[in-house]
Amino acid sequence: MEREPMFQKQLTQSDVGKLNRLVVPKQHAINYFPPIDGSSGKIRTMLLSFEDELGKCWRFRYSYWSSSQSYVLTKGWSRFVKEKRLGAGDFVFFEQLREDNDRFFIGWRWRADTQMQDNGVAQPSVVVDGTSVQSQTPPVRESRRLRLFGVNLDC
Amino acid sequence: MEREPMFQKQLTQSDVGKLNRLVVPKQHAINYFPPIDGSSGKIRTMLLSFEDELGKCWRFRYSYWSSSQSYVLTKGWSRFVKEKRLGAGDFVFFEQLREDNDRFFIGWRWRADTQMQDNGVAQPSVVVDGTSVQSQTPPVRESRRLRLFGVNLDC
DNA sequence: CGCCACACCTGGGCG
DNA sequence: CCGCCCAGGTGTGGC
Repeated sequence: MEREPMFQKQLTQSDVGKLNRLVVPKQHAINYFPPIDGSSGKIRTMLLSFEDELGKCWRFRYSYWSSSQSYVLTKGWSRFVKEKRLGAGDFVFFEQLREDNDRFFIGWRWRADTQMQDNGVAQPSVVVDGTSVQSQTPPVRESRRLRLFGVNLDC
Repeated sequence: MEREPMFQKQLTQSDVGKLNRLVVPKQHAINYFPPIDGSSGKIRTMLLSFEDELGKCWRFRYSYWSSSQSYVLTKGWSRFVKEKRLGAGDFVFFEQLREDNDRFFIGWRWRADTQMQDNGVAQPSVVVDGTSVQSQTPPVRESRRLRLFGVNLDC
């Protein structure tokens, strides 16, 4: 049951904004995710399942966009961003079981300069956004420094 | 092989800016372009081909945007604007063959106050733009006062 | 009707 | 300098 890192990505503003999609760097997508392509395979989209640190199962639509020749996670991604309260500069990690490369896990961490508030809720010290943004208090959520991957038989 | 004018439009800043689209005045679109609509027809978008003064073929995506109830040329339009170095206030002309109304031509001219520079490159006397714009020397390009429509069998 | 999912599109930047 | 990524957009449709 040993996990093997696949890749990580530092999230851009677009990855966490209204576009509701994560751009998966091309080589990582090709190397680690099931093959979808416009040239060889017929399948341009599929559903991928990932277990998070709580054992919760996240299903993301994984697509190849031929117009921009890019690989993206779309449906379900925005809910993950919202629940984990991820912002630009934060990181997501993708791992798989060494002996079963069809079982995926997803992890994350806030970027280094994220500060804790008195109420134990993380508050980014700098809000990265193109437009003017009021510093808003995020909704209360459990904050744990250790995020362990769990097990979810439904995933 | 006689050409028949369809309509012309003086370009707005939005027509030549980052929106990458030309708004086609509704009555002109209905009168001259193939029918696309949201109410009656099913087809909301199509590809239109136009030959320019050099015989070069330009393919534009022609769409009806129900949200704004407007007819627009989108994909490919920005490349035309850039190559012809069109700006706000310049004009584009749309023509068709009198005996073959499926064959379209596109022409253009700079607005009257466009000045020539020593190097023969046109330089608009006034740069119209919403944001601050430095007066930049445009790339060298052939400047011809007469723009004749050509023929392109691939169009 | 508002939000979001989806399939497009383009320019900038970098190797 | 050119081709490829990909960050950042768009309108449309579904719910």
